[in-house]
Formats: sequence, C-alpha cells, structure tokens
Amino acid sequence: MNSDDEISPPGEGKRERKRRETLARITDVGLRLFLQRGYDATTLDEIAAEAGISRRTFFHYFKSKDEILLSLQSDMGLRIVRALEDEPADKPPLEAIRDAVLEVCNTIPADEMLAIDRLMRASPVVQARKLASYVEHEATLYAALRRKWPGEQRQLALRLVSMMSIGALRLSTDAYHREDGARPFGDLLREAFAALGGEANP
Amino acid sequence: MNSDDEISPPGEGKRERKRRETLARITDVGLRLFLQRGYDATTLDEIAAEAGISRRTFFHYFKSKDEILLSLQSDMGLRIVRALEDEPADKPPLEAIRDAVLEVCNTIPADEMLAIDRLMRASPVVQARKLASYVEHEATLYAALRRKWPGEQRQLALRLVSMMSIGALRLSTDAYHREDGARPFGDLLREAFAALGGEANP
DNA sequence: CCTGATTGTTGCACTCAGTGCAATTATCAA
DNA sequence: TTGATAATTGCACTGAGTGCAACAATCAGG
Repeated sequence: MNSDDEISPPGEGKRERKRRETLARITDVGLRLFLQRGYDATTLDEIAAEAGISRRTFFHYFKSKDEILLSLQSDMGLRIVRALEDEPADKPPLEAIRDAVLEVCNTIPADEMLAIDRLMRASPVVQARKLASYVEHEATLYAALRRKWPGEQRQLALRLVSMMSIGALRLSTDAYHREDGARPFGDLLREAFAALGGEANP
Repeated sequence: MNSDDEISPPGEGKRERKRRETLARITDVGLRLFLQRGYDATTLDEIAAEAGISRRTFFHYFKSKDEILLSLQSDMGLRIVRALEDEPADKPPLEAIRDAVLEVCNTIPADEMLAIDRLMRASPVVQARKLASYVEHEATLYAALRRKWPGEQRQLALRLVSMMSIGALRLSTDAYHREDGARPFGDLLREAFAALGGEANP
C-alpha cells in the first residue's frame, strides 16, 4: 500500500501519483511566476527550480514553455464539453452550450480569469496558440454536439452552431477584457449568445 | 533621378526601393528554402546568406522567422478586402465576399497553395499564428463590411457574416488539404458558402 | 526480499532564435 | 558639401529546446 499517508485515487501507483503531483506543481508554480514577473521575464530555470525539478525534466512534462498556459486553455474545452453532456437533450443546442459555458466559467474566479487573459496577450505566440485552441474547441464541440443530437439531419446546422458558440465565447472574452471586467462575464456571454442566436433565427 | 536603370514607382527614393527589394528577396528565398528543406531545418543564417544580408539585418525586416510565412497570410486578408470593395454594393454580402475570395484565390497556383499550407502545418507555432490571423481577417473583414454597407441596422448581422465567411474559408482550406487538392479549391469554397448561407437563411 | 525490466530524472554539450549596443555606411534634404 | 537620418553589420549575450548517456526510482514476478 501507500507508504506515505497521502490520499490518492485507487489503483494509482506511486509512479502515476508522483507524475500527477509534479505536473500540478509545475503549472501552479509557472502560473504564479508568470503573474508575478510576466511571461517573458520568467525563465524555465526559475520555474524548474521552484518546482523542485531540473530544467531538463521540465521538458518531460511540457513540450514548451507556452504549453503551461495552453494546458489551462485546453482544460477549459474539455470541461465545457463535459458540462454540455449533463445538459437536458431537449434544450435547444445554443442554449445548452451557453449554459454549459456559464457553468464552467462560474467555477473560475473573475480576477484570475482576467489576469490569465492579460498574460496571454503579452506574448504573441501564446496569444496565437490560444486563438488556435479556440479552433480545436470548435471541433471538439462539434463532435460532442453530434453525439448529443445524432438525429439532426443537417450536420452543417451543428457546424454552424459550434462556430457561433465559439465565436460568442471569443467575442465575450474580448469584451470582458476590453472593459476590464466592469460587467460580469456571464452577462456578456448571455448577450453575445442572445445576439447571435437572434440573428440566426429571425 | 534614378542613377540605375531600374523601373520603380514614381516618387520612390532609393531607400524605399532597396527596402522593398530586400523584403521581397527575403520572402522569396525564405519560402524557397522552407519548401526545399522544411521549415525547422532552415536556419535564419541560411536565409540571410542566400538573401545577401547579415543575420542581424533580417530582424530589421521581420520580427521573427515565422513572420516570413505570416506575411503571406496577412497579404491574403488585405487582397480579399480590396477585391471586396470592387464588388457591386447590391450583391448580398455573403455572395460578394465569396466572389472576392474566389477572385483572389484564382491568382494563386493551386500547388503552391497546397505546399504553403503543408508547410504551415509542420510547425505548431506557425500553424497557430495562421489560425490566429484568421481572427484578424475576421476583424478586417467586418470593418470593410461596415464601410460597404453602412445602412445595415444591426451590426451583429455583419459580425455574423464575417464570422461565417472566415469560417467557410477555414473549412474549405481544411477540406482542400484533407483531400490533397483532388477537387479545385473554388468548388469547395462555393460549397462551404452555399451550405452556411443556406443554414443561416432558411 | 531479490532481480531484471521499465520508466523517470538529471547533467552536459550543443544548436538556434532573438535582443541590445555601438560602430560604420548609405541615403537624404538643403 | 554637410549634417541629419536611417540602414547595415558584428559582437556578445540570454534563453528555449534537443540528443545523449548515465543514474535512480518503481514495478511485476518469482
């Protein structure tokens, strides 16, 4: 059994546990340092040192520096899709997605959200990869939609829905940043969905 | 006057001309080497040497290696908007954009288009920045649309149009790559626009 | 508990992208 | 011709990312 008194998921060996812990430690430390000193000013040496690993080992956990931030982003995508699956199947797709996004975003502190967003805008490469990950989210979302509403005849309707949903997410995130978090993110998101949904079904 | 017998735009000094020429030389050489040896395998030293400049000077023309490829991408955006301005104002927006994109794409050899696309997929960062540039195109397109159809009451309709147009461009580029250029790009683009347009105005 | 296989960690040396600085050279406007 | 402005370059430096080979931790089975 576990020689240390650590709580860990059943059937998880020491190897897997250590790996999971180290991974979490890297992202935590990384995010903290990025927020403290800025993305560019933080070196991998610092992150590695603070996380208690060697610089070389870092690359066994992440392919590159920006993947620390990107992992947060792709987490979001997965969580949204998972929340979507819990939505009732008789809700209109656009509303179901909107509510799934709302639910996930409610679990993230507003100030942290803004801070991370600002962080990502600081580096062109990170910003680009963030936008690119939206495109991946679109594909993931489309796949989830087809799973949830397989009866839908025209697949393109769902394509359009996923494009619009991710578009709405993009627009509201943008607006949230532009007005510096003045209004709650949920309101902006609802507005964006309402506007796009209204346009699409006049 | 021009001491060399070079044809150059009127009112263009020697400085501007040399700069323009060097810029063109870098992109040409860069693209050629990338296609020959691959993106990662081509170093800036090689590009600079082949273009007859020093490595250091390269950075006075491009901020980074990937901007060589990105400049091609942003050129596309500008050319599409310019072509859009020549379209008759009484054509429905979606059709006008479709035709503008078609016109611009007709000027690019199909094989070169495929090759560049493959090139960009080879590097995650370049690919990401390409996708990110789609987002910029969307903004540029939206601005152009508002200029062309200022009468339109609901600006969100135009937002949606630009989102869908760039979406269609993305989808068809993707399909073109997936089927390795089997069908002409124009056909794919027309299909995508038709499908999305059909969905939006049932 | 021991053992051999597997997997994780590390240091080292290396390549290459990108930057800051300061010296030199080319172009310009007058 | 000259003084200002902008382009080019070399040099030295930082930091990301990789390949390799040695070493340590974990595991599964006897």
